[in-house]
Amino acid sequence: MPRIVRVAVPVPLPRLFDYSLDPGLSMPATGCRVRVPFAGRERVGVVLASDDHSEIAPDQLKPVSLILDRQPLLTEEVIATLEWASRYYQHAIGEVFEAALPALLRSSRQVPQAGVAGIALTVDGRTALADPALRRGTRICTLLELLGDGPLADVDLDQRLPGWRSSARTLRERGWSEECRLPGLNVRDEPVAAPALNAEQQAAVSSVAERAGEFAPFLLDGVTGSGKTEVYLAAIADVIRSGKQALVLVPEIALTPQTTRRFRQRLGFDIAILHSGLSERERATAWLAAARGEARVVLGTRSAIFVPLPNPGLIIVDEEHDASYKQQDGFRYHARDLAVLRARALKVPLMLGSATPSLESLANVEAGRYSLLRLSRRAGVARPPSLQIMDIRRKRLDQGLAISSLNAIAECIARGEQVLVFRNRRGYAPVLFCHACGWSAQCERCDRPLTLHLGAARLRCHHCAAEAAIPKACPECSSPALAPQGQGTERIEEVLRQRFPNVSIVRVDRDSTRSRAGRDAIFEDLEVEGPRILVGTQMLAKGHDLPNLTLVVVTGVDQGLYSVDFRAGERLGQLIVQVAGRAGRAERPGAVILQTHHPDHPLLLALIAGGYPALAGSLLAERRAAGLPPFAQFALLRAESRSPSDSSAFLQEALKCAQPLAPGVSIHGPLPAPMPRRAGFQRSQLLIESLTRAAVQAFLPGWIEQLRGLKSARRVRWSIDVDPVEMG
DNA sequence: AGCACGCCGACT
DNA sequence: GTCGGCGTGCTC
Repeated sequence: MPRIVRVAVPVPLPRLFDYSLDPGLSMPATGCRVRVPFAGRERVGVVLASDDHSEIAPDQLKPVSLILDRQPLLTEEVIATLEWASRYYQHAIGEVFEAALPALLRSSRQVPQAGVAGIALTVDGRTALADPALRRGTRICTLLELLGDGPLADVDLDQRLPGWRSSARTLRERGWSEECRLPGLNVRDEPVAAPALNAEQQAAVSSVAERAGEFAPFLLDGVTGSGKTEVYLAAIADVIRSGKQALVLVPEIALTPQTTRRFRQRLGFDIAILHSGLSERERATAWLAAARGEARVVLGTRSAIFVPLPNPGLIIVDEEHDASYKQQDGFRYHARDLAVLRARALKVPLMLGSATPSLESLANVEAGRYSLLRLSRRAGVARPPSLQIMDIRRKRLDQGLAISSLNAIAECIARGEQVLVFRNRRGYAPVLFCHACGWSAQCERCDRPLTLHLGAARLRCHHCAAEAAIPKACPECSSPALAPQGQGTERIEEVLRQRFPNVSIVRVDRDSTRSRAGRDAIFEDLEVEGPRILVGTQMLAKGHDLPNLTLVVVTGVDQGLYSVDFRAGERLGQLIVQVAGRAGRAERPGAVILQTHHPDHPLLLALIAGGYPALAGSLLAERRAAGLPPFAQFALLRAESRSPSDSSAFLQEALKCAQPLAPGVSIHGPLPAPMPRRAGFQRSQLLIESLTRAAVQAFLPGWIEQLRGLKSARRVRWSIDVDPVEMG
């Protein structure tokens, strides 16, 4: 009887591949990895099924080269989630499984051992420790005493007793200690007691605890500074006490050493951290610790949503509105949406937390699908910052800063407090312009202005890797009258240094934090509480506690007010509220100044009058009236090619294939992408729109199958984006 | 996506 | 004569 396994092989093809199993090999279970020959080379795939016969002719079948796991690496539930995601996001099954595994486990290298390396006392060691003749106070004795309380991880000893390794060698030679593996995953930080929760926080924690063991989605809507993290920590502590695991997702930029330290201090030892800064081995170790059930808490970014949880208790998605949960290339999944799916399958509560919830989640609350938990009070005595529109029409500006803003900054500094000047654009100036002929420096491959970076003395494209020297004279007319137009953070920093020569000024953007040393220095510096001015981009919008910050000046508001992307308003509102949330976190009240040429814009008025809830309410009503998500389902067929005719020919053909249209589905386009040229590629797209998820889902598979067969598809790079977050 | 197989131009 | 261009088609 032939023995067949069906394998998800990491190739961009929408099917599984059958392999035979040589006699003598035992049948690998579903969820085990195997090494298989594929198109002339060896690949690592995951077994998804076994059978005693195959559609493929026996002489076409190749045998599995190697079975890599005795036990399944993935649980049934993760496998089902990935199969669902492959169908829903229309992405090749093998690549979906590849995305779910840490890089080390995508290769056939050996899986790291469980736990971490550590040392433990032997019986002889214990005897020696109890021996009154032991000389106290020596390094050897100190180590012996430390280990007397129980085995310790090497990484833990590195912290507690620097230089312990030579003493450890002596202990081992005397037979007093031995190497061991410990379930611990991290250095334990000095534990910190939990602060008392206020009534709202307590109510939120209890609501979640009451629903333990069942699917119960919650939206935790908590203003900045209201202590959402304390609610998470208390809810997680409950879960740990009941012996279960919690999965916590945070946006990329929020997973800082401060965040992980806080979790470790409060929750103790068994926390698996998963983020891009780790080495492959560290990631695989943390992933396996979670998958084996050793880790009680998994704290990670987007891809951590795929970690198997053998003993699940709770899933949390912090800053659930954050766009970084949507993968923007390849397998374009949304981690927040998959969190809902997994929580349902695992029968656990789900907490989606944000100070500025996505309109999708608010609509789910409105529809009664999610329960709302509200934290309306800031912790301690902190009060919400006051928002104030500064009309800068016909006002004198000093490099983009209104005189009255500068005065407000001066007053704030005089009081010994801190100021944040927010500008969502790094570099010195977004345009370099010739006053004589009107020329400006453009990226040849993106048709966008190059940003002037004075510090690096380069012109840089923020959309591709292009860089150029700064010309001394205009390349068109040779005039030397080249002038920077507009302000980036670098330029605002310069203006502020001239105006406030004696004040400490720190700039925080991707440029100033590029090197690890620079980043660490800056973030450490942020903790200093003396008077100072911070200049920065989005990077400053979340995370860091800045207790002495009392004034935020937001410049560049207008760019977000009139945009082609229907989500721009939602995003701008979230950004303003998040930045404003940095101000006045301690006992001093905060003020926020919004510089704008459109003081009567409805978005700003709604924000001033009723804060984010009012804005979100009116945006949601607009979306409903206009039939936009979350009240409609979108998908994009994106295409890019070197020549503009190739992508439009493909999209035209794709449009033809879709006729006659399935009921309930409509298609618009081909439309140029919001950025029609990027890195030398022409980009355009079709927008697929439907009132129901079911209608798009029924339409897409057959259509995509046809697209694969199109001749014109060969000449373009194309992809499908289901539930797109960026319309470009 | 890779990789092989295949059918036409400038080279030792 | 052949090395190699990348169009076309397949991958269990």
